[in-house]
Amino acid sequence: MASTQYHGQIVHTLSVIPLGRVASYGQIADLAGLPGRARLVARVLKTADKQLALPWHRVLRSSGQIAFAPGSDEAMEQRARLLAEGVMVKGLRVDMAVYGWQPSLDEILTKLAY
DNA sequence: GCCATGACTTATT
DNA sequence: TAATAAGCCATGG
Repeated sequence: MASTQYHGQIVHTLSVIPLGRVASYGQIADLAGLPGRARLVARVLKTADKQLALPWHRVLRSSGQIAFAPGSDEAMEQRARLLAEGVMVKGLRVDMAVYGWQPSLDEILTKLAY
């Protein structure tokens, strides 16, 4: 079975990211109650079942840059998906100060509470 | 159980 | 802003 118990918490947190907003791996880990597990978030996204329809394209590095190699198919698709949601992407990076997701108190209490 | 790997982060230069 | 280094932690060989 799922050897990681954190898998579910991370998946849940990812599903709460609003359309048109982005978050960093570390931020997701924090919100999921797993500070310092940014790499675990990356692992979950990579291994997660596609049927979960996770908004993986809304997850970026702390710098706002896309985590995939420049020119890779994945990087280009992520860029396209973000643009489709109204997120301006400069090269491979997004302005976190503008598009970074800042969960409201209401969202934290109703969706992220554990 | 040790070692290398990775869709990462922070600090430093 | 970019390049380096060191820290971090679950996985797999």
